[in-house]
Amino acid sequence: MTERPESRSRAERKERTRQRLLDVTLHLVTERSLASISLREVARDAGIVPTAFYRHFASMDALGVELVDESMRPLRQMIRDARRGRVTHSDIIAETVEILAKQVREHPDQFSFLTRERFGGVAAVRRAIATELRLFTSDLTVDLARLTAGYDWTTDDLEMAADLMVTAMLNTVMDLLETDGRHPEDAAAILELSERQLRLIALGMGAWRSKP
Amino acid sequence: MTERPESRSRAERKERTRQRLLDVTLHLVTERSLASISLREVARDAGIVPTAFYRHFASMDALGVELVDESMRPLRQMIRDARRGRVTHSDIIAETVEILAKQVREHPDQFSFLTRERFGGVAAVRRAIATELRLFTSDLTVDLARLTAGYDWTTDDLEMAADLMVTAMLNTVMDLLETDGRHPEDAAAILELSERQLRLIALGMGAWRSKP
DNA sequence: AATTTCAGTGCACGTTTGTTCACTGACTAG
DNA sequence: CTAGTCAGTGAACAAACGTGCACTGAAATT
Repeated sequence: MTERPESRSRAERKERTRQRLLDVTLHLVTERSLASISLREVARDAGIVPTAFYRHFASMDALGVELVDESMRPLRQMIRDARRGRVTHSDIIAETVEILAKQVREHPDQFSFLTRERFGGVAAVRRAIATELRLFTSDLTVDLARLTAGYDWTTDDLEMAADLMVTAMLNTVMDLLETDGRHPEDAAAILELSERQLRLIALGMGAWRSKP
Repeated sequence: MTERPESRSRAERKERTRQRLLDVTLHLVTERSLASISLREVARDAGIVPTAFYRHFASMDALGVELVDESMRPLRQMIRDARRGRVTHSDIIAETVEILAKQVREHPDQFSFLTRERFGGVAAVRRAIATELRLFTSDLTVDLARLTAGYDWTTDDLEMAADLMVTAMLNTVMDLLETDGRHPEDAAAILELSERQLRLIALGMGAWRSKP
């Protein structure tokens, strides 16, 4: 067992290249859709020969599916952050939007990939994102159930509300990404809009009564 | 002026080919994103040689921008239908969702194009859709203003609510399109979900008070 | 020390791509 | 009747594409 800080084991070097392929693709997807990115282009940017690509993925589509997991991590982290933050309670919404903004600022490529490919060209990727997003919505549903304890909401109605919130927030994400970070005042306006929309939904929930 | 029922004038024949190019592209976009559709493919399906494409559009991107107008027509028609329909008033929401479902059923390709390319790869197309959608939202804002007369909502707040509704409805459209029309019972469930979400927003609006 | 494994190389192939250019011939205008 | 317009043609091109195959050489296994 050689514990050398430089150049490591073979398995590790492979993993490194694999990660480079994912990173490079994620970066390219920022400006063009996955379907229009070629295998050769990705290989070139990752510094390997085109045929070596196949040592890691069977096709670009397969890489895309892997990329979904990769990109969902910040979203999952987000919900964990939102829970961990001791409940300021009176302003969960402001806090949530803040966390969202932070995550988008820190992981623009991941969010760009998710929002762009959600309805994008590659069916397999689209389906993978839909599945992950469903899991995310169902996590949010659990949180909403905690907040509405005592108001006897049905799970179905909670899911409906959670879905609407996720939709609204993903829309916010796309709007944020389109400002390029070049106009920080625009970003502030978008976040303010998002906050009001979530607040509107919350108000609606206060007035809602689930059918028994 | 020869008024022949067959084969018409030159200008008309050109217009016909142009329309065929648009139609063919719209159909191809149903299964793959615009960025991955080639000029040659479109020309082939339209029954002309690749070079003749340039008699109508400077590039595929330019065609895409034109396609936005084409595809917004059903959406505009929708809002007109919603207005024309004498106000059943008590159930505007149910009526709206019904009209939406009808338009999606009748013009799946147009809606597919809009939702897919909204965040898709071609920047020019993305911007064109954003502009048209902003106009659509602003039309809806006017309608909301009429419905909330007396509740002194600010225009800004009305726009916020309209934006949320449009977002929710576009999400519904995408969900509808993903069922392929193969599972009509799924479509019904999606529409029911959409209706509940809009109702939730409406409830929120009832409880909302704009800051002066 | 000898052998196996396998990430990455290099070449080759057949396709498909966008775009150029000179052309043709049916329609239009004078 | 004549001349001009211009939508569509067809050949040609350089470039990029996905993928197959035999290979190399350092690391891992024996």
